[in-house]
Amino acid sequence: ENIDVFWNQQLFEIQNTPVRKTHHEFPIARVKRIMKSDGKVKLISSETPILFSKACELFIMELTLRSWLHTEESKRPTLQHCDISRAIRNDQLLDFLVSIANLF
Amino acid sequence: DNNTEQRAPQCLVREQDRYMPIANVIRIMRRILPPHAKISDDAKETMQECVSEYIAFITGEANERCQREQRKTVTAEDVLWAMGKLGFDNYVEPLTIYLQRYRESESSDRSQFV
Amino acid sequence: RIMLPLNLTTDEGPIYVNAKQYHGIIRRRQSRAKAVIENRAARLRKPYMHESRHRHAMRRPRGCGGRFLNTKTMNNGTKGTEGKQGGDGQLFRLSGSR
DNA sequence: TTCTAAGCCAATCACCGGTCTCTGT
DNA sequence: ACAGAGACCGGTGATTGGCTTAGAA
Repeated sequence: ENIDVFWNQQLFEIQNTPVRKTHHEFPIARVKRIMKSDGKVKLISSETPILFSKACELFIMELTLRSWLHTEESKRPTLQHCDISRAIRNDQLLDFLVSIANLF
Repeated sequence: DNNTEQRAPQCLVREQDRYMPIANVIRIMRRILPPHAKISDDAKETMQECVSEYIAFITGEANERCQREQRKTVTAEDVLWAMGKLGFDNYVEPLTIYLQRYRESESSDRSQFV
Repeated sequence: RIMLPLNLTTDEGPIYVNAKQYHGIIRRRQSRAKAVIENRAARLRKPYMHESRHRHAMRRPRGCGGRFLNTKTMNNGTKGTEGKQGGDGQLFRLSGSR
């Protein structure tokens, strides 16, 4: 399946990309603020938001890819909200998003 | 300058505190989409909200493990453990490698400073 | 699959979710409900976040296609007699770049 | 077919990361 | 002794809208 080759590709990229200079796609400070929005969270290790930043890259790419499959199925060139909703309903892994992406 | 930002008193929590920057989100989305692909504005906002929920969801599970073990600091291992428990099995191995490589590069940087 | 407790805020019927995520979903739902009650969380998005950046964008020079243009490459004619031609390299829309 | 909306451009300035001190474990 | 929170500061990339027309409807 497309998703399987995606994960093999990402694993390969992570293993082979030199991590010379620490460049992150997302601001670490904001990842930490979103984590802190849960009032029960007290202290956060410094490398935790860095790990989350990379995890967000993977998550966005996976959800975008799953959504794009439905975009193609509808023969559209524009990925829209309903494609993401279908992707969420399509896999149990994304059940935690049912509350926020309300559409059917 | 700071006063000019107080226009809409509807919400006390600002969008820039609840969501990741939308330009970064769009850049990552385009990374895996074909070059000719388009993205609607509400799809961009929806992806933005999904990422925030992804962080909060996993953080909550990781934090509960910390509370059970009487610890106050949420560590990278807590996050990886939470991902596995919540079913994000595909994320664990790549992110473990990533964390390992990150720690190696950081320790090498510190040993360089002598 | 486990059925979520019926939510009164949504008219949706029973929702079944992944057993691994069930408890976390419940916790998050409570946390979000509490945040909504405390912070009066925004239901609608603002058209823009920063007034200063909005004014900056409104005040910037634009090409005839509505795009922001490079101010360094733009300044050729010192007088305002003809601002359209000459320095403006974005007079027409290029095909295929919507 | 009608007509909504997504891409395109780059300059400011709010925010991010680095550094410091301070506090708790 | 160690590790993270919070305050401060300087550099910088995310934010931002009008027009065209692709494409959703």
